[in-house]
Amino acid sequence: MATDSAARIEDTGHRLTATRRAVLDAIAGSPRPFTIEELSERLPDIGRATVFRTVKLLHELDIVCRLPLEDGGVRYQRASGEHHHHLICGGCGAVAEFSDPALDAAIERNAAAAGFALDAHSAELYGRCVACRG
Amino acid sequence: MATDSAARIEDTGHRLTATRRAVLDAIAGSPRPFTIEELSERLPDIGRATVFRTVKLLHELDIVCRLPLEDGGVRYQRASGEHHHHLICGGCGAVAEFSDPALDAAIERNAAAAGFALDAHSAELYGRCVACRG
DNA sequence: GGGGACGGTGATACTTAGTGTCAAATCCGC
DNA sequence: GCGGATTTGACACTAAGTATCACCGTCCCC
Repeated sequence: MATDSAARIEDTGHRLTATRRAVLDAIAGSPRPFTIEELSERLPDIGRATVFRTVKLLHELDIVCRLPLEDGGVRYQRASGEHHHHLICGGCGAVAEFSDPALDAAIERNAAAAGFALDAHSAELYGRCVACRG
Repeated sequence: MATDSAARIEDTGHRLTATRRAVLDAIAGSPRPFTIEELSERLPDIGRATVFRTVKLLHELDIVCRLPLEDGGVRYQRASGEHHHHLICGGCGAVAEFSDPALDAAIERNAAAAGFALDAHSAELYGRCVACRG
């Protein structure tokens, strides 16, 4: 997976530097969605701006995905690569991914009905995961 | 509509002050989704913090809705009151609302399949409106 | 192997969106 | 009009992210 990501970086004409490798490793070692601040703390030798830039690059390459939280905050997570949506647990912060052609079809149908040329969409579901329901 | 909003504020136990009325009027006079900064400029006699607080209150009361933009920015808009989703034009910034029981059903089905107790969800569609397609 | 060119990095300052604090002003019921 | 609760404004602060700019490293060409 880190290997795939590394290849992805090089294939898209970017350099695979030691810094970027370190960021990839730190992300690979993150069991939970992380904030830039957390990632930056785990990489004390790498400048904060570089962490931001690198995550931005990884996001553009679909190597990580951005999770907008219900409270307006943002976390990041390794992306599966496939198009998907998120179920975000407000209790423990766990994130489950799912993809559903019916959901995407409904989205496309509504865009078409409004005459919109659809570029992108996002769908986030907020709730409590099995473990956090009481 | 501004009357409804005013009633809503009082009915929920908040005071309908001159300041809040001014904010409601400014929002009612906004043809397009606005940022807090824009709103604040139109209300030079009202403190910035108060504009933030008031919009936050209006958001909690579903009088305005929050529009997360594709670039990570945020705008606000008067809410129709009904549950709905947004089609956001990246060209002119126009926002169309729609609601679709099939879309909501697909969302609920996926949450149930993952064992999630759903609290809320968001779905934003980004593209080009009829006028901006070329 | 030497030297550019260019992409990447770090430090730092800045921006944008939003929150916390606290005293003063305002509002509403009485 | 009075008093207590709410609201407001000013201001300082935080958090997330961007801009700038000098420096570094690596690749490529000679």
